[in-house]
Amino acid sequence: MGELPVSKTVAKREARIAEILACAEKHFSIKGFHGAGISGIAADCGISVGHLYHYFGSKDELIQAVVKLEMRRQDESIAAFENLSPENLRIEMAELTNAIFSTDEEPFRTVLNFEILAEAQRNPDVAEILQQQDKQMRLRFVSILRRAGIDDPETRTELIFTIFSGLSARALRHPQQERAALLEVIKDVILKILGDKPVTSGAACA
Amino acid sequence: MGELPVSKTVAKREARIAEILACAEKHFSIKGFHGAGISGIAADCGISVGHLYHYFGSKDELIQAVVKLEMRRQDESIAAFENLSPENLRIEMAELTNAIFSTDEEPFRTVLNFEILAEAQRNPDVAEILQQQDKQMRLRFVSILRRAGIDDPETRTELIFTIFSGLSARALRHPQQERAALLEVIKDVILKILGDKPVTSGAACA
DNA sequence: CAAAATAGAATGAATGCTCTATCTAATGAC
DNA sequence: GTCATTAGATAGAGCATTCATTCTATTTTG
Repeated sequence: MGELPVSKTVAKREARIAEILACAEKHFSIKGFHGAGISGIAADCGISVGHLYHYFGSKDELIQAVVKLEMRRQDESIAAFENLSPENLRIEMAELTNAIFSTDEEPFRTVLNFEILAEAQRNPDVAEILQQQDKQMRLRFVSILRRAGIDDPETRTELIFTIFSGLSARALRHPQQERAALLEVIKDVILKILGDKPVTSGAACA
Repeated sequence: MGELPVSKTVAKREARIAEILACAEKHFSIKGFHGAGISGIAADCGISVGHLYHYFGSKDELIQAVVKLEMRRQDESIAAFENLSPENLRIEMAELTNAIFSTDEEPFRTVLNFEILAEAQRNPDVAEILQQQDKQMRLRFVSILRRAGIDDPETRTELIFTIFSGLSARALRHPQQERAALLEVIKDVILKILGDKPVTSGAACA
């Protein structure tokens, strides 16, 4: 049901590509983009080096594909907030804050994230992917806030993205942090940002 | 004046080490810890490979020394806030926010920062340095806030560190951002966090 | 003279990538 | 339906290069 009539070979090809990407992501996460080698990736997913090069023309191409995959995943985690009532939006955002700060499988906090940010500073192609995908995420989130009737959504989006980015860095730099207390404060901040009052200091406390 | 009577050779040795560290930092920033090679670093600072190994026993040692150097620099940029009057503290903090978000030579935003965060996830020695130095910075900043008579300094320190970390990530992901507007809002947030009111939402607007 | 500083060749492993060869499966002709 | 042709999938050896590291030899300096 709902299956498009893709030829068997095409389907197999796509499955293989997905498999390679998963292996590559794992290796890149563990050893870094430059630390991981093509031969290791190929070996780990049970194919030959030549075969891998049949699907990806260069290591750079593979890196970029993995970056795109990760960024798309982040975008999807934002898309999940579309079509929520303003009330549920606030609840779910608080939930996401929780997830980012406490679990290890959260898209915002993937191991690859800092690797990507570092790589973007020296690889223009990666920077382009990063920035273009961030733009899409921003536009998506802005329109979510706008639909929820929230004022000045651009600034609030930037504020929230800043805090989320910062949280994952803090989790690395201060892992023993007693999280429960800080979490409550951060959630408060997020909810306050999601309020429909202007974000400037005077007005927020008016 | 104030010079300790270090022997000439010791002084020369330290100068050489500093020179190597500067070259290594440059190469690591441009090509990453794993992308940069010992031979390139040695060549760039005009010494032989063997000579470099005379000062640093391994590449890992060199990496850790560079990480320590960068972290110490960040710590110093916080130490600069010690012994300020509460009034000046607020002013200088707003200034720092400005600097982090707009310039490229700001210690918090060094190219190496994300490289270090990525490396810390796979190299326990680097993680240890990162976390230990972060602890020192936290304690320093907490005591600064405490001396300024600010309530619950631990939470406020964590909040501010989170925002600063997030800002440098945002600068990479959204470089075309119109910064002036956001900057004003962020500065307001920082100043509000530095206020002596409790940080919880209800009380802050009481 | 002895100890530290320095150079640079040499080592062996690992790197990204290419090349050729085989094998499998889809397609077309009759 | 059956055989021939072709296109894609796959393997793995091989290439040149670079890597981190070590070794030995030479120069400089205290």
